[in-house]
Amino acid sequence: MPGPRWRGNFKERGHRMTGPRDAILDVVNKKQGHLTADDIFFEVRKSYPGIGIATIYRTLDLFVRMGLVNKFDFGGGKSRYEFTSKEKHHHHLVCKNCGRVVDYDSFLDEETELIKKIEAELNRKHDFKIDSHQLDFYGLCKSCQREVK
Amino acid sequence: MPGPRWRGNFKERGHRMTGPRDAILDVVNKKQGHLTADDIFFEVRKSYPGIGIATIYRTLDLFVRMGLVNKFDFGGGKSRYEFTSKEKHHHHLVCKNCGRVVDYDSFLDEETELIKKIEAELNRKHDFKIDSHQLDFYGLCKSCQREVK
DNA sequence: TCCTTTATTGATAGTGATTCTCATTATTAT
DNA sequence: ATAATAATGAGAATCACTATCAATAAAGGA
Ligand SMILES: [Mn+2]
Ligand SMILES: [Mn+2]
Ligand SMILES: [Zn+2]
Ligand SMILES: [Zn+2]
Repeated sequence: MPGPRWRGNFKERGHRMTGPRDAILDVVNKKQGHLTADDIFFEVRKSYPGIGIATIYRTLDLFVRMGLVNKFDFGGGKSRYEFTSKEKHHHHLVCKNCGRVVDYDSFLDEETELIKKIEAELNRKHDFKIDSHQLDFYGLCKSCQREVK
Repeated sequence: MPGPRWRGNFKERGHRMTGPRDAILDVVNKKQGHLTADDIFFEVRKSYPGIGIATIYRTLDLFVRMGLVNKFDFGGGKSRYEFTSKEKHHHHLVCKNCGRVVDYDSFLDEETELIKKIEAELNRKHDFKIDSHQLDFYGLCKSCQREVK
């Protein structure tokens, strides 16, 4: 029997399923979160010691193109990767001091409705073909609120 | 009579108004858009030839802290700076292919209302003190829609 | 205006994340 | 198994941005 559907359709898309790709996919699947390339590098080395950092970047880029992983940039100079779960669409809350990232999914129905309207309007007015959006909130997390006066 | 209010209150905040700062402020004010540090560097050199790139970065950082300029990261590896106009709050539409950035301000009332609700909820639920948000749409601009099939 | 204090600047070296190059290796189809 | 070639790892190269530091120039007072 074939692997789970979420493992992607490599063959069908002309890609080979290799050891490094399998190991990286495992890591982003198990370690939920908003991982940096380095986080993933160090974790993958446990199960695939010889892997190189270039392979991490190349593979993450491939996964993003395949829709298996989402890439984010919350500032701070490092890209962050998150497994594209089958779960709820969500957005992010970023602490400007410590970089902590929290998922949230409040008011999704209202948001979805508004987003849909905006997308239609932007499509019409600016002739843009929109395929994604990102709504982030920035501020200070609980512990950073005291530290930073 | 003192300079326009938008030039900021340097003295009051303990900063000196200098030639480089004046030249940079002029550029970000006149050349509206979403400029990179390099865009600004090359433009400022016309009126202030001896300026160094480090001063561009330092000054933009100061302007951001003073609220005169907003700093964005739309991906692509370069920060983008936009003069904080007194005009409407707006968000961005980014072409994933050519990097073009378009301002939009549709459905602002509805958006503001929703954002306010979300902020209150996030504040309550996650104990975050939110001070800004960013809503970006990503897609393909008109001309890039054909190029990239 | 001249002087003193010290914030600011420019040149340049340094940093850190990401990408590129290329010889070697591993997959896939036959 | 073999051939064709996609993928990998090591390390060099990029590139945006930051840190360092001696020289310069605002600001305020005499
Ligand atoms: Mn998330
Ligand atoms: Mn804008
Ligand atoms: Zn924090
Ligand atoms: Zn475009």
